[in-house]
Amino acid sequence: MAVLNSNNNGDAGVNRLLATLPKNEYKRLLPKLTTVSLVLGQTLYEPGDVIKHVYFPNDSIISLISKLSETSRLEVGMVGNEGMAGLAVFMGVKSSSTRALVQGAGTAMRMSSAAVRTEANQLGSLHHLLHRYSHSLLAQVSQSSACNRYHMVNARLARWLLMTNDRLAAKEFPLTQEFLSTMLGVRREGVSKAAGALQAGKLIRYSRGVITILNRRGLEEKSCHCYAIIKAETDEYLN
Amino acid sequence: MAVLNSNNNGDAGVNRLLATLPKNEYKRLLPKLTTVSLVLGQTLYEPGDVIKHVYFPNDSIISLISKLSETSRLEVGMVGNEGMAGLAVFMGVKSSSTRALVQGAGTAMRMSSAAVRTEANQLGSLHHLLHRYSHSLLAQVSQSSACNRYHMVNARLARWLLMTNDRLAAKEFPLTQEFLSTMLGVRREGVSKAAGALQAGKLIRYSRGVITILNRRGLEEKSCHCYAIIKAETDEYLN
DNA sequence: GGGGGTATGTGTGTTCGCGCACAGACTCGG
DNA sequence: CCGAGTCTGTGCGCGAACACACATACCCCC
Repeated sequence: MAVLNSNNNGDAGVNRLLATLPKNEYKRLLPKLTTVSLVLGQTLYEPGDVIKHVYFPNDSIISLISKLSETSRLEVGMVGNEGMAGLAVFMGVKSSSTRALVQGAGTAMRMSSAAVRTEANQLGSLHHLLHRYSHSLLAQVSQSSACNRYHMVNARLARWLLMTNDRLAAKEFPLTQEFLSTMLGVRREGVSKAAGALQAGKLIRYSRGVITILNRRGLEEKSCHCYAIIKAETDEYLN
Repeated sequence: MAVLNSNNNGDAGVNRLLATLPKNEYKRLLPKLTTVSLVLGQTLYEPGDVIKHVYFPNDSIISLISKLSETSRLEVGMVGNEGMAGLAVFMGVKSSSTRALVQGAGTAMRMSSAAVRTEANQLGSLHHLLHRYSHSLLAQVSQSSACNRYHMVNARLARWLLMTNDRLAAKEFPLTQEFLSTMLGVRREGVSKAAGALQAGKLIRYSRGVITILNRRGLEEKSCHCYAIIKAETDEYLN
């Protein structure tokens, strides 16, 4: 499969959506963008909150999480340097229906919602790209929805690690099993078992909240095909 | 709960998205709209197909279906008179990532993709409404994603029947268990069991591909809270 | 009005993941 | 260096849904 190459996400550490903008438009936006550091576990907004800023991750990752109850949460989407968190604002809605949680520490470009609304009222490249990104995100959410329904925990864990690795551009990142259990929508014990299987195969190393990817290729084999599908959709929209 | 009223979806049989447009804009669109009949089981487009038309259902329902394999399919979204099928076109993408299947026969307003692209390049009410609808659909897909992961088949079946009832404005509709199994992402036998439970409670009647809702209130009680959440999001965006 | 196709009910054994409980194992600070 | 807190591995019983296999019931059409 074509996507089974090594981790290539273009200029690692630069938001690819912004980087795709034509120079003049990027320059127009620049004064409205601020670089911010996102720390692991930080909540950017909760469902119902008025969204004050949108975020274009550079090397950080933001998880979109749906909550059914205190114990039933599930990551429905992952936003990295290919996209933007806070799409609701672009779509003319004040608040999101999901929680935005920093799942990978790093930097992001931040823009005020007011600025987004101003920009969204101009039919420029940003508008066009955000439109296409919306479609890409919808496709991602749809695919993971079916994936979460049908595929085994092991395969989903592999997929998730690969997706994180793509966006974080690091082979090692902090990540407790408790946290992973929310992402995958399974119990912590289930993660322990699945992670143990991957570790036994020398694909990852796991040590008290720090996970290291040892063998990407191997992970791709254990992962379901959904990884390739989502990656293709994500990479394609920027063209 | 406020949503636990009887089935009210405004003017039943008229697409609410179009109906919300200001008169002058609606008039501008009218020449580009054709009324078409959609028959049960008809596929409007497959993943990868170039989308030729978008559809604004009146009293029909279009299911968005994600396919992982021949046997693993799942409805990820439902489009009725509150929305439009073929959002990808609006978002500047030629093809959808899901299959659009007619799940409830009826009529819809059809518009060519070219016309949508022309309209989408004008920042009018249609543009605004489609933006907001996109958000609503994303919310729906996100919510059902978590719902499908966590909630029991019985509750999900009840939710699905209510959502269908809302859009079809009929208490009786053709629907095989085989079909339902794709919608809910479970086996046919699982549907049989769940439907049996609802039938035993006099909430529905089931007879060889025809299902009748006997007690909406009762269904709402059996359904998970996701129904109310999705309905609220759907109804709200049109304001 | 009988037969074939379709739709539905049911049964058995299996598997995945859950809930709970608890035992290590590592970290970090005093 | 020790203890408290956190993180991870594991075992057991259970329940929901699975896969497969049939039995039945109904419709429609020739």
